Amino acid sequence: MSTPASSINESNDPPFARPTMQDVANAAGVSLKTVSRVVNNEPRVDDRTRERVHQAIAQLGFRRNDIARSLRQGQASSTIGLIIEDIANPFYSSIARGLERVAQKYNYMLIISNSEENALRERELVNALLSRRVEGLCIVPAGSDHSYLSAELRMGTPFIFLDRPPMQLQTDTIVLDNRGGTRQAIKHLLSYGHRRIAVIQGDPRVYTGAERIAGYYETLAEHGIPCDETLIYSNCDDARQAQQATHTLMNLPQPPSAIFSTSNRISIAVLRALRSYTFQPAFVGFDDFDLADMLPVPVTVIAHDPAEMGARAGEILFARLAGSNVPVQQTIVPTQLIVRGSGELRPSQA
Amino acid sequence: MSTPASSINESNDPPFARPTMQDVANAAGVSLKTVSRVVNNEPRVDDRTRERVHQAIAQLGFRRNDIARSLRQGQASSTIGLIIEDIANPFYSSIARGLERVAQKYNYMLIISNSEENALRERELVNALLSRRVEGLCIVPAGSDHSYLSAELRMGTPFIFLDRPPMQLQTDTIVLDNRGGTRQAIKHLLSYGHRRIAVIQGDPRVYTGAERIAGYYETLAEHGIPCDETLIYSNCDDARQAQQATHTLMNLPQPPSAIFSTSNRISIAVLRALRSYTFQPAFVGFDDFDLADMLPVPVTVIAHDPAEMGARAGEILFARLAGSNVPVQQTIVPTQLIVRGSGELRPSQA
DNA sequence: TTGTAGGCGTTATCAC
DNA sequence: GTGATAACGCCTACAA
Repeated sequence: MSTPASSINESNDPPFARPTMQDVANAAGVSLKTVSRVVNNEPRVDDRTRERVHQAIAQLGFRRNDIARSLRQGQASSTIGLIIEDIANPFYSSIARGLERVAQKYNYMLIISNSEENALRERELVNALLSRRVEGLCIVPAGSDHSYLSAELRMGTPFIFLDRPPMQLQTDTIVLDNRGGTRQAIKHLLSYGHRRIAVIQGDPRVYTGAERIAGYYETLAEHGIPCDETLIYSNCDDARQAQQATHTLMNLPQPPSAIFSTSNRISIAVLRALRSYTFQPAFVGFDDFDLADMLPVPVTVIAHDPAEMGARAGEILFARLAGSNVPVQQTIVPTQLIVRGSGELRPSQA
Repeated sequence: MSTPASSINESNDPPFARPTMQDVANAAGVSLKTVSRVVNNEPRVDDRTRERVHQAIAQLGFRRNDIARSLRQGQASSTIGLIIEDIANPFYSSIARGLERVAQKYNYMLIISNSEENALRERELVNALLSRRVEGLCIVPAGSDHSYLSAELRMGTPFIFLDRPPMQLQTDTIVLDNRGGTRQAIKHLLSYGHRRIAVIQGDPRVYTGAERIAGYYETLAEHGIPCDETLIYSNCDDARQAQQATHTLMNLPQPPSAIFSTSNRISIAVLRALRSYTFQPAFVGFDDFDLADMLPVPVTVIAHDPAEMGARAGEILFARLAGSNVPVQQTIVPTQLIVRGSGELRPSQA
């Protein structure tokens, strides 16, 4: 009933309409502009007027409409966006947390969306967020061509790419030291006498995968170790495939003396599969994970700090929003070998 | 240069201004309204006109401003909010994922914010989100008085409370079967002959904590087992305190034969502390956690499905948005005992 | 100290 | 089919 000319009044429409500044102004007997001044804590308002307005606000339950505000003010939505693959994955949720902390510091809200590793959906999400006028966007890209962002980039919207660089686009990027981390792992295993080091990896065409496997090849080559391709299993992001690969490896006439896994999810699947063998190969995994230190053989890993990645992305983003014009930067976040036991087993048939 | 009367042109202002429908209209030689029609896929537009407009849109890099759109359309921001304690906690990130899936289904965006268990911050976030005109809000409450939401609730904004009910407010709520789950755990331990069952818990004044410890007391009472208060340790959400409590318990003249922990974080701390003892008490924890099955003694837990909680919250929220007027509902999500080994150890001094 | 006029970018209404 | 005009709720600029 309170909404003047709405459709036939269904019984569920709200009994109280949302008040506007004009409503508050009417209730307080002042002009709309005075209410605006009070709401925004502007100085030149009589204390008694201010008080009356505050009462009207409280009584009506008025709440400033930030949508209208940001429309008038230009592009100040005070919102940034984050696109990741899956918030339920601890790697991404840590990134989100790091970024949110920074956003909070600058009094910004964060909209998080999951691309589910789908390039098309990523693009839809980017468009939806830009249409909502987020002021900047952090993206863990799933797609392989980001040239569609170039117009938006020229208009001043900052984009920060996380974990993987953009393709066909020049913008700030934060990646792990994928190659260096893998080199650490492989050198570590070599130093314990391993020569047959298997790799169970995800998709080697994805940036992180390509870097990691390149680190493996490089390190073997530098040490003059011939590479046995039968020890390399790809596309094992799925737990089932990783376990299958582990079983295949362990049943080779000459099984590997060590296994390197390129991600935490693969690591866990591999370790699960290894439980059924008495002979335990040495093991090092890329990415740390909860309880790695609590397993029967504590797990040696290449660790890094995803929350730090998120936080750095945020700082770069806000620097850009503040007008920073420094050249596009690529930040490389270091990795760290954490020695726990599984990586220090020696080859039995040395 | 392109912005007419802005302040002195600093070198970093965007070289291209963001085009509006009017710009597109000028470029295409049509009226603004026609552009609007094309953008919104309205039917009565000549195909040739439509084509010209599309070209202008592509050429200028036009993107509809959803802020202006939703201002004009009333309250259709197509955005909902979620307030949790910490997105880096798997319990909450799973909730977020479940909710986001539903939001996605209805073509809504999700804004996630972390209250950090701070009632004041929770309230600030609620206000910020409502000012941004989210159409509904899911909250894992940190505060202890939500009457401040009643005006907003009357205006039709749906609020769904997750994991803990609201205080001083009647609205839809989704909680775990905290009491029932704890009863399952304690009965399970009793059935294996345990009579001295310690509890390491968080804050017993928080709703979930209160329900869980009540389930413990209840079950002991029903079985005629006297309750030994020296076996109950509270406020152990911090890992250090949980470990300390474990050590104290294990060094009692007569240590407990079983330990029940009220959350996954506590469980992990307790299990870490237990590693230094040869005698292993039976153990059951509330909440499942990754790798619980991989520990030297696989961990028996009371499991549940946080993503399902998030999804259900979402469905109720969207039902409310669609006008559902059914009475306020409290949904109780069931828990499940997962038997893995640690809960099936028998008391040694039986 | 307070108020008026105009516009932010879009959609709704109604005329052509 | 297409276009002028008036909102949406707020803020900026300027006037009183």
